[in-house]
Amino acid sequence: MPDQSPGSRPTLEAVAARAGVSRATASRVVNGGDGVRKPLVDRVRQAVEELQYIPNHAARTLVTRRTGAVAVVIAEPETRIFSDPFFSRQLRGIGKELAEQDTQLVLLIVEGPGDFDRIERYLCGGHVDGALAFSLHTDDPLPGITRRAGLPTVYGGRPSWTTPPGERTASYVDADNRGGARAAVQHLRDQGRRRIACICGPPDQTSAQDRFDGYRDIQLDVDPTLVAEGDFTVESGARAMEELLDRRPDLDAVFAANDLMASGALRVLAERGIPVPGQVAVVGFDDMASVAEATVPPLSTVRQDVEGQGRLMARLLLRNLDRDRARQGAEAPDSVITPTTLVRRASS
Amino acid sequence: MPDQSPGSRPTLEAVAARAGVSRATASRVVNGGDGVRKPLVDRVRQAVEELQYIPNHAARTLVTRRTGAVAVVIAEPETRIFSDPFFSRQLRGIGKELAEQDTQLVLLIVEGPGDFDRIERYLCGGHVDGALAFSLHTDDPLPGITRRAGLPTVYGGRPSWTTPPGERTASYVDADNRGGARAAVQHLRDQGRRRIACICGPPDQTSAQDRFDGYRDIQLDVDPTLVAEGDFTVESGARAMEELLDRRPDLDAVFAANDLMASGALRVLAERGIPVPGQVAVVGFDDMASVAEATVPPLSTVRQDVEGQGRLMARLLLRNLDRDRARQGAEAPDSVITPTTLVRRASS
DNA sequence: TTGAAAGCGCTAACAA
DNA sequence: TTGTTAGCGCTTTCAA
Repeated sequence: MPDQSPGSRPTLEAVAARAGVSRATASRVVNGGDGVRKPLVDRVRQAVEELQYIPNHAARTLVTRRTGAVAVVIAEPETRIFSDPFFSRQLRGIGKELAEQDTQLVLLIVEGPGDFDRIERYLCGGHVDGALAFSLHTDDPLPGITRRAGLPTVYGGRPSWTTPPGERTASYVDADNRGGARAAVQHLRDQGRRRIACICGPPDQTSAQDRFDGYRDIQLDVDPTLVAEGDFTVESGARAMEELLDRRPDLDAVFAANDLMASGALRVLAERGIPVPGQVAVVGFDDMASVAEATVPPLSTVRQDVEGQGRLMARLLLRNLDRDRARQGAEAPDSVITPTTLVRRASS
Repeated sequence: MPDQSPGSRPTLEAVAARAGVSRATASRVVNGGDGVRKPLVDRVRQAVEELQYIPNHAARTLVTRRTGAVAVVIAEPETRIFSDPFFSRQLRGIGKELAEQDTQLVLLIVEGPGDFDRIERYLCGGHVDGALAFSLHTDDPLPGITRRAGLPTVYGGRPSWTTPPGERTASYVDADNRGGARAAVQHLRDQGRRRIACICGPPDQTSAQDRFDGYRDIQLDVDPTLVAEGDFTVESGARAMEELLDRRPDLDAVFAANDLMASGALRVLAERGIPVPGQVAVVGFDDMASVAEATVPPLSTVRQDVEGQGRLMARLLLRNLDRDRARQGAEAPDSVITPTTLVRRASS
């Protein structure tokens, strides 16, 4: 197979010539072949094969106004997202789904506030047909950007901002954080635990809010001395555990809003010689394999299907795109909550 | 600021009209303004501002034959890459560098052998100017694909295939795996350890090869009973540790080719009640924070600057692109080896 | 069912 | 220094 030195790729013109048809017919065949007679279809197909023809993307986009690509915007400069595999798995789910739909994935990483200009330029430049985004804070400029760019957008995780009146609410995919937390705490109660502490995540993240709500659903009147706040890191979990033990040496269980904090908590419990689950039972959230299976003892936790969430985000977006294209009215964009399951290991 | 409903974006034509110049002049200003008199430049700039003009990417690509985007190909379907943060960090470095150079990042995830067709179509379709790729196996089809597509490529990690004669060797960025391993093992020797075991990675990965070579550089005649093989997972590290202890209960140190395997080893040592580092010292590789800092005791390890490697990959590629554009002869593409540092924690 | 022709929005010779 | 003009490769009316 000869190399195609760049710039010398065959064009549709060449295919048409070789097949002895017009460029228009060649184009029709390349795009499905509807309304072209069989023998011509075959001739064109063969020419495509022989010439190793591949359509030029830019030319096609220029006329169709479709790019066949969507942007994935990662707006979480904190290292958290890069030190847990959460992000990678979600991205992978997105990638799979998009690949199956022959759509490309353009990754935009926001490193700082100054980056939003670049992002906006890009998103408005007609590079992509839609956007997927994550973990937004209340005052995040991204929703405004995608709106101005006129790009359909699906969010990963329940957005924390409130939709401006008259605007369609954002569609999103999220795990059933509240239900998962409920299951975790209920499980602790079923073990007979009654002084169940909670190590919460940062209150500006909806996942942390929802998980705390789940805790409160079961632990009806929450004793504030049994609640401490972390920021989803191992260290913060350790600090929170220390606080809690100092305040309530009698606590008999801990629900941590993620596995990293749970592992920090386990470390402190071990340092203080408190048996787990003998004296204190611990449950985390996420089922981050590298953490939950590596702790001593292995961590009970709430599993969510992160990859599936990614797939759903992509699927939702592509469906919205199709709908827009078909010019059907802008129905309320829907969101999806994915189920969680409790995984019992030795820590509870 | 009014929404730009899609499809109604102002064109260069509109800018030119508003500024009272020709389209060519408007284009010149948009592309830097060289050779245009100041007053005209200002008028055009103002028109751009007022109209919120953003160049159409497809049109520009069609004529310049440059896309301003590079592909990042992840060809590691194994979950490993998604369960360690390595990949994310490298990607982040790449993202930063590309963003600074106003170049877009298109992520191509290879999920299975069937995906290569899609990848090849994409890479040949003129969507990107170059490619970055990782972790290739000897018979990986990717090098062939990028060659056929005529795309400059930079690899992350030393490629394991041999360059066909007459072809330029692949350029790559890799950590000093061998030197890092040497430092780790030397450090163990400096502690007076003499029966130093090695838990190697999978022999088909060059990083594993190089790290084992580093071990052998120090541990001159390797005793095969002190060597076990893992596959970079926690479980494999645990299994390897068990083998080693069964064979050589007298071993006094372990060098594991990555932190995950080291953490598996630590677990087994703990289970058997063997004090670390009292009886056996352990050193890992990678300094994967979520692992090395979370183990009991915290893990000594070899740190590499993963994000920096990502940056370098991008920089190397962009430099190659510029060089190609300037039509300077194809000099031998160069590669970069980044330094490693030993991080001492409590396990050694 | 097929082909001729008109652009999509932009850049880059070439002329003026 | 500026404008005119000819495409880049493709899709898509519109006629035939």
